[in-house]
Amino acid sequence: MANLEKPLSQRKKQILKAIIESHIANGEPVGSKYLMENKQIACSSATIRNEMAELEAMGYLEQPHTSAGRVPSEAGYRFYVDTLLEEYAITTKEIQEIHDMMSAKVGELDQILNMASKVASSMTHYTAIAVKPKTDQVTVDRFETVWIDSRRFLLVMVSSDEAVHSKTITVSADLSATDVLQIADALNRCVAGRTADEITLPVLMELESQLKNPALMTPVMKLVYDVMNRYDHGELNVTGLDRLLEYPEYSDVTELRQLIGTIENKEEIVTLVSEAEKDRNNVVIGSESEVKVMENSSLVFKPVIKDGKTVGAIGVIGPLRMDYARVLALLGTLTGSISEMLDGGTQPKLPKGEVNDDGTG
Amino acid sequence: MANLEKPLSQRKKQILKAIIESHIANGEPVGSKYLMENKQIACSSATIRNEMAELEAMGYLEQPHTSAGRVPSEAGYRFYVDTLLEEYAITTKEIQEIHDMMSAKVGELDQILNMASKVASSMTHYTAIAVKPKTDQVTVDRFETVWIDSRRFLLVMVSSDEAVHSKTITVSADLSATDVLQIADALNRCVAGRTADEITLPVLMELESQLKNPALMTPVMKLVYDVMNRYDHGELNVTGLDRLLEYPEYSDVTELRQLIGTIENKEEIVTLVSEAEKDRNNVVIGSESEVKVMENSSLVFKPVIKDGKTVGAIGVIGPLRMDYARVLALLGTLTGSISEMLDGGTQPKLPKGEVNDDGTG
DNA sequence: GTTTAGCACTCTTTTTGCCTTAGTGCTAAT
DNA sequence: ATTAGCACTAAGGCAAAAAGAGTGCTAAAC
Repeated sequence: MANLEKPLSQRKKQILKAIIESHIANGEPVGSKYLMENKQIACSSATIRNEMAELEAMGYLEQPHTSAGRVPSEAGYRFYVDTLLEEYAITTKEIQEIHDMMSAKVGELDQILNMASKVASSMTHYTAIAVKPKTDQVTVDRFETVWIDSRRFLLVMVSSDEAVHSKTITVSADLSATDVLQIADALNRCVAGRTADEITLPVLMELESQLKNPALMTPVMKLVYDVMNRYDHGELNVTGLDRLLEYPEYSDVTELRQLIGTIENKEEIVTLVSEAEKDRNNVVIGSESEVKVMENSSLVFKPVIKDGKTVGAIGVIGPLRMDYARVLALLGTLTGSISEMLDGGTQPKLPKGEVNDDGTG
Repeated sequence: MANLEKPLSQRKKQILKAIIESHIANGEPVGSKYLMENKQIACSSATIRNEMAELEAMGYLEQPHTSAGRVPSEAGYRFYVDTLLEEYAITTKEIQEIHDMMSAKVGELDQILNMASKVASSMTHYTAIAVKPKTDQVTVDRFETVWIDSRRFLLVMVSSDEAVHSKTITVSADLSATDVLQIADALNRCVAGRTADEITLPVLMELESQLKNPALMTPVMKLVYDVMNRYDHGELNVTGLDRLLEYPEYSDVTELRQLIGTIENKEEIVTLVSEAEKDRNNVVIGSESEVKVMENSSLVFKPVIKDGKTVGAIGVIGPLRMDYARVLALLGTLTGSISEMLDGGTQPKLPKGEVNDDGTG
């Protein structure tokens, strides 16, 4: 079990790499004879066996039972991803495919992300996810209101991260158009520019005194809090869940159930992705994550950056023997292509102007 | 196979009902002896066998193989649902449970529906869905604009179904606050009150002539079309997908894959539900639906009515041997409870006012 | 000292045959 | 019209046997 971080000989690396790649391709334990014959390793099967025994002692390989070939351990995959993996040379055809599918959807960020997840799933043959991460605390810098009818008005909030949020508020009291303007005034005076923490009781009392109709306090403030605190407490869109069933590792029903459960539940995965650093390749192998249920699965994802900020992520969930190289490459170009679409504020594709969703500026 | 619509004798009905209910409970083919012993049928197993043979000839039963018991056919389930089924007496405890879980979420329609789907799934032990049906074509009755910054403004649309939609529009040109007001003016003059079909080339030309900056035409009109045509082209939220795996009928991987695929794909199911009549109990048994892949599953759903209009639906997907009686009863009280919450426009729970999502006012 | 050939060993998987079981259909008696 | 009785059928379970795959180890070769 203990992996003492000894540097591996060149041949050990070669063998480990060959084993992992075979196993990724076939899903079956790989044996010494197979390696010798199919993987051009320049020594006999006996030598390979010796090397494998050592690799197993180091914790990189496992043996399902005495007379089976070897299977990579989590540590093995980790080592592979960190040091052995050769960059997958993405084909121009694949690039073309990505661009074709993506350019169809020049629209809201949500739509782009969901489309990207579709692309990711169909190109990698794994289940894909689009994540809108939890966002940090923001302030609302400007409030506007639009009168709708005597019972409803629209509250528009431009927040410090340049997002625009708007929500309809329904009240039981009668509202005039001027009432509604006055509400915006009061909010701009008392609340604008503050973080949630800075909205203390005195601030609220001041606000209440400025409102002609204090009955509005509750719904309005609820909304403001929502926007500032965790309006975006993350979203997760799943595509190609059925693809899990392509892999025999998910033929165990109870395990599959649990995994589908966690994916559907969203919370844990959103947290995991939200807490990731934005410039790394994020590869979570099995029990490396605290998400218990993912013990036999890997999650690979890549943030989508806009103007230097993480605005989303695209990821792929599959068995431990995921084709990391290809997935990483595809996610790379995919997120790159999205960032390109997003950056600069104006997209090159639409000549004149374009449309964004609420709150995604 | 041929079911000649002969009226069934009382005893045949009794036997058919007993078979179906046993099969729903156990999932196994049921035999004559079992029926006699456990279901209080006042005749010998031989007689039951004779009756079963006839019921099979009529198409209500099937036999997996020569020496197995009988299993209900789709026609059998249909007959059961239409004429045999006794109303399930929902317990006060269940009613309590529903109300408890639902009252936690007095909020937007979307949230209510999704919560309801959670409740439905957890109480029935089947996969549940919340559907927002496709809506008919609407007109936009009023436009408002809010200036955000030199490159963005918010377009607010109040549509004929009283929903409020708002979207940020980003443009490459510089915008002043007055530009933005002028856009609203132009839209109100040319487009307000028309259906999508009525927006013809002359109307568009008129609009363009009124816009100070014709570059805005494309994004603005795209948005307007979206709202009017199929902004709501239906939504489907799934809960408890993992519950499918509780039932042995889904242990066939390829079938399960297909079903999960269709559920995830949403389109077909949304259409199916959207086209349903609003006052019937909607029970789709296996291949009754045109959705190929649902051949071995049933879908039971019930619309959610607000002010006489269908605003959503809650449904349950499971194996053919679904506990129809209980599911129907639970969906009934569930949707009833939602309609109650929604009706009247203002919810009694919030004393002062409340918040609605965009477009669901 | 490393590599390799060879072989015994281990464990899994597949095959085979046999027996048991569940439930039927039919016939003849009630 | 009902029922008892019985022969018949197909599936499922079990155990022994056979086949297969791959290892670890030893002893020889480089």
